Amino acid sequence: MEKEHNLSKNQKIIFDIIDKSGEPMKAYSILFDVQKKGIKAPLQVYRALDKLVEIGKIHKIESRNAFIACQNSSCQITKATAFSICESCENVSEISNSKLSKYLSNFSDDSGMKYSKYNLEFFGLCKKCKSK
Amino acid sequence: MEKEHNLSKNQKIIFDIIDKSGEPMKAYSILFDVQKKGIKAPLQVYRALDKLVEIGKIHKIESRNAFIACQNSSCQITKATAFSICESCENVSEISNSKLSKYLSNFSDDSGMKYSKYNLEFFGLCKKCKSK
DNA sequence: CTTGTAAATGTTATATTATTACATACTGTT
DNA sequence: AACAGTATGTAATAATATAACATTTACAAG
Repeated sequence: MEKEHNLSKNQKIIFDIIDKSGEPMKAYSILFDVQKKGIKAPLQVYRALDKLVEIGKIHKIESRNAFIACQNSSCQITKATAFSICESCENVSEISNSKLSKYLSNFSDDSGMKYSKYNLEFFGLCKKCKSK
Repeated sequence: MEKEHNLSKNQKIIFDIIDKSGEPMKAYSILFDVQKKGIKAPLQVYRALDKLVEIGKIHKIESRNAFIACQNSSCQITKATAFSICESCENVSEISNSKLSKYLSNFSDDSGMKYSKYNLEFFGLCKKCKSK
């Protein structure tokens, strides 16, 4: 069984918007969209985003300062994220490739670091943009 | 032979500061440090940073909005970067592991994406912080 | 049911990170 | 000398994120 997270009001509103959009959203664009629902300040958005990231419902695309809903059904892998990003159309999708995640989760070297988390971003051209 | 990049005045000043520090530096902290050398405005810093990233002399640590000098002697791998980040002391170092870079450079999946670049950040605890 | 505590909210102000727009100067070629 | 490309200088502003403080809600323990 996976843990059920009961989202609070703001968290629900903000998750729904990101989830419906299906693409990475920036904090202030979210803010703009939720103002009609009474969320007026950046901090309200950032607090919800922080929590949603923490529980794995969304991920931050670091190179874009944007947030996308987790596309791995059960979102157990907050600690192991990989994305592919098209540098032309900016389409982003989450990579779920068990070999890749196994490889990276088991990665270790002689540095003495104890790794507990990783984030990987691949860049390139998507199918559509390649053929243009 | 690798290509020699002749850095301009500002690029040299800013690269030297980052290189000497040996750790990730933030843009505005660089700005503060170089003001005695006549670089007064954020844009002057960002322009040099952009160029230095482009030619691979420095890398951006995306999750930290900070810049670190390339630690791979010849800096041929602007397009394949991996870092280890200690979440306790914030020490960052560049990972140069040929198996890892081979594995990731050759990665492909059935999405139709043509990958040309990646950036990987590992998080955890370094040797020192582990034993505290 | 009330008391305590953690989590969530609301609000204002401010800090931090990054870019736009425009004018000028330098560098190396033809 | 003329040109093209790169770099610089300066001011203003945009975009992203957090600090500080007051209040409220959720919910478990007594």
